[in-house]
Amino acid sequence: MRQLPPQSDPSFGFSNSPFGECCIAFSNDGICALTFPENHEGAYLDLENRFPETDFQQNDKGAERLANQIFEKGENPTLNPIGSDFQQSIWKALQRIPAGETTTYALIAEAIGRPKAVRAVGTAIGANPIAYLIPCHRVIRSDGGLGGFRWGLDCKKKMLEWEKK
DNA sequence: ATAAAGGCCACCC
DNA sequence: GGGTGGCCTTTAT
Repeated sequence: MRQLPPQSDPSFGFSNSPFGECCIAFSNDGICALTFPENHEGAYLDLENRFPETDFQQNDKGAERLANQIFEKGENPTLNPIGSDFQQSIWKALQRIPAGETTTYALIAEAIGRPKAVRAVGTAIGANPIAYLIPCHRVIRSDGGLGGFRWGLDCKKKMLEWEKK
């Protein structure tokens, strides 16, 4: 099930964060992407790739305001992640992991009632469009390994450190 | 319609 | 430590 792309006033912008520069894409429907790209070029490509039909207007002020809300005040703005049903169910499960805790890919698979879909869970988590707010960094391997991270394992490590009481 | 590629896991050596 | 086979979804032929 493919949902509508962001329509009402789609915007994006760059801002600082505790984990390096981030790119936030948002519309009146909520945040549809939060990434930690290596450079601006990569961020554009990523957006274009995810939302080929959407024409985002640059708005760094808006992005900064959101980043401040998220990383300084610890608020949780409205999210609007686009993805299949399977992905949605997993991203929802991720949001139930409390800050400072971790779980495993296998446990998530179990939580959504698809204990055998572990591999697919990994792929779906990798497709998470909204880093940090959908806390894919809190998922590690069953054998204790860190697992992967779309924007580099260092970033994953930093986030986990940051959340440690 | 089919193939190939994944942020995995359990099991073996 | 490393390799293998099975599992399931998504994306690209």
